[in-house]
Amino acid sequence: MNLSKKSKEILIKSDILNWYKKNKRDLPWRKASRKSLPNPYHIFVSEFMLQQTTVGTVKKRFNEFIKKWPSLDDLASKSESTILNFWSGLGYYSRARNLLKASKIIKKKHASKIPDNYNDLIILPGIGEYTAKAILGIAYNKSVMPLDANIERIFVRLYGFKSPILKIKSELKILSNSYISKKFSNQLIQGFMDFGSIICTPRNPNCIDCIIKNNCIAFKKNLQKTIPIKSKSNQLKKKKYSRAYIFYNENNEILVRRRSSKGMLASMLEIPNDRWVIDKNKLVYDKIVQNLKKKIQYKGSIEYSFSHFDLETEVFFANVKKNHFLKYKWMKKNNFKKSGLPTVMKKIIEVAI
DNA sequence: AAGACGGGGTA
DNA sequence: TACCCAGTCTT
Repeated sequence: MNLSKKSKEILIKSDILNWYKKNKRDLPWRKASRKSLPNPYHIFVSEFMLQQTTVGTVKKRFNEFIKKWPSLDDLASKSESTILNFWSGLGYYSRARNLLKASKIIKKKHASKIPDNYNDLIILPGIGEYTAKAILGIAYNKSVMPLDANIERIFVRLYGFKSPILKIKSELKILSNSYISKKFSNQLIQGFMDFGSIICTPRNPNCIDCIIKNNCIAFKKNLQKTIPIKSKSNQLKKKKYSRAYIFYNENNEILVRRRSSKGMLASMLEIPNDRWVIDKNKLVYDKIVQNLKKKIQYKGSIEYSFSHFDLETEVFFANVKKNHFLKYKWMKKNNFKKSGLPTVMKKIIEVAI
């Protein structure tokens, strides 16, 4: 039977809403605070954390975050290094810096209330179209449809689009607008997200339990495993090289310093290391090594994988006197695991000690 | 339009 | 190991 376009949309919306009532995930930022809607500050924080990061990873870190900074004012009064230190292990550190900047703007310009309109949200640092709509829809039940990876995947399968998602963003956006709920936006958005996460999964979707498969072109053509189409990623991952130096003082402390505010791991603490280079033969000793070249002792090397290149680092170690490095910060050896160092730096320390 | 930007989870 | 994730910003 051929359903008209309109009734297909209506059926799917109502199916997802019903499915959501029985199957919604219990997530910490969803706790209702006002009339079945969540705390907007919680949604604001969770949406920053969830950018390119899985729900499972965010769950624990979100609770820690809210415990430390329960309100927007608590957050807005903190320093960038405090937030970056917390963000260790989550990656994409510009999110942390933007989250703090945005909170300061909201405190100043919006009396500490998370904005409930698109124009005020979209100008905030770190908030793009997706996050603005997610906050509007989830925290304020506004009629919008944000397009995240889950919802995009559901739509390309429902409509059997045989192009990489990147190529058809504008079509998906138009399509998603016909799936906006007037009254139950909050539930429909999160319903799609949960459905994508539990049933319409990236690999091996659970079509057996899918309650909208009769309206799914990918399912009918048995293309659910090939849609979404992957864009060709035949280019080799770049490789870069570095050397890192563990300077260890008489108080069992390790020397650390802050990175520049631009580029990889911006403004994060680091173990001293040489500038990362493509050509291993072009490595240049960092200034801090200077006259210690004879003292440093090779401890091993690590291979660390970032999203767009791999980094091979040889790790060296030297015992030093604390008062020879007056300008630098030190970290107790036993504290490094809980510290705000990026993960790659923690791996470097593990090789040396 | 394409690349930069982390790190943990999963099959 | 390769791929994926409640994306955004810069070039």
